[in-house]
Amino acid sequence: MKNSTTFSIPVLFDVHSFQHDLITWYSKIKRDLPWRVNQDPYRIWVSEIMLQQTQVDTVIPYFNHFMERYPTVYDLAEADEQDVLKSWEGLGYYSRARNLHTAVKEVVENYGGQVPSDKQELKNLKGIGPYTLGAILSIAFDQPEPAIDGNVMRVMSRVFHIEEDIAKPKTKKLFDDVVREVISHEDPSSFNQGLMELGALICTPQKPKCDQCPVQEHCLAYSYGNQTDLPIKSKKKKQKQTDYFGLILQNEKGELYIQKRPEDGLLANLWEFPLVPKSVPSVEEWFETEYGAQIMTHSKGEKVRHVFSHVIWDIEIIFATTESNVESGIFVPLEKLKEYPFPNVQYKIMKNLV
DNA sequence: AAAGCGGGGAT
DNA sequence: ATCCCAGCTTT
Repeated sequence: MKNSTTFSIPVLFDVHSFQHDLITWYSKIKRDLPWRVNQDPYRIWVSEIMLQQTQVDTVIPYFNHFMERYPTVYDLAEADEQDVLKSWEGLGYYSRARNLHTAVKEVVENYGGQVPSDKQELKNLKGIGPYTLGAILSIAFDQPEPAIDGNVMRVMSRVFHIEEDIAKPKTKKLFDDVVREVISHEDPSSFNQGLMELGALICTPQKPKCDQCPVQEHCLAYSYGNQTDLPIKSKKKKQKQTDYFGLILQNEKGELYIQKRPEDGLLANLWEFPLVPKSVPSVEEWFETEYGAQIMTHSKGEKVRHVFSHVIWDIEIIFATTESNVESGIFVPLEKLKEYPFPNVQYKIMKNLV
């Protein structure tokens, strides 16, 4: 096994001073966040999953509610997936919740309910990738492992003037090498969290507050004056757009038809009002072909736009009634809708209900 | 290596 | 509008 490194820190870089300046700053200004009250690995774990691609202020209420409902791994392991998804409702990236649930059940079954502190065991748990692995090992178990996220890549690209494209998977290895060379072995938790806090509060994507930066004297990009040109990141392509009818279908009792989405793919295992591609010639005929039931459409509602990171849905509400049962889903009264987990796009559709 | 996977906040 | 956010899994 070859042990090649892709990066060496500059000879004149004072590692110890950098660590000290960063950690001292972090210990002084760190925010009082609910997952920072102790080192419970389960709490750290849940917080790190929720924080993936999600901002701190968004996560806080979800985290508090989640820990109240599932205080320990045993509580979460025993829960129904639909209840876990309900707790995640509106947070997005729902596979995070399903993978966390799977992994916690595994911890209860295979590790006696103790979150493993072993790198390999932890890495094998569903939903724990390179970042979350490092975050849990360093924050919960004080191990000097890198936790490379978007903040850390931005900060490090500026401090060391790295011009590699951070959108490329290959570049992750470079930043892993960088952090391994400079991470504090005395306090890896504060070091990693300090880097992220720095990226969130000072070393921001636009208009970084370099005049307030605790590591300004260590920053190569600042000395060159081109910190706002870093990091280099290639653009992603824009979303594909699709037109749908959002079908609000009632039976003779006035109950509403909803169905559970497939267990794979977008919004997996969440519930929905049927979405009918607008390309079909007739909604009634399409529904009879797909669902084997006759419906009667009678009016249209407002138009809804929902933007995902990779697709855009434009949905025009259409109201319909049926005298048949529809086997692929269920009819529920209005007041029971809230018992099911729906994605936000479906809440936009529900605004058309009286 | 690239694509799929949500939703919200900042500018 | 565009970018970004305490990324991971699948292909």
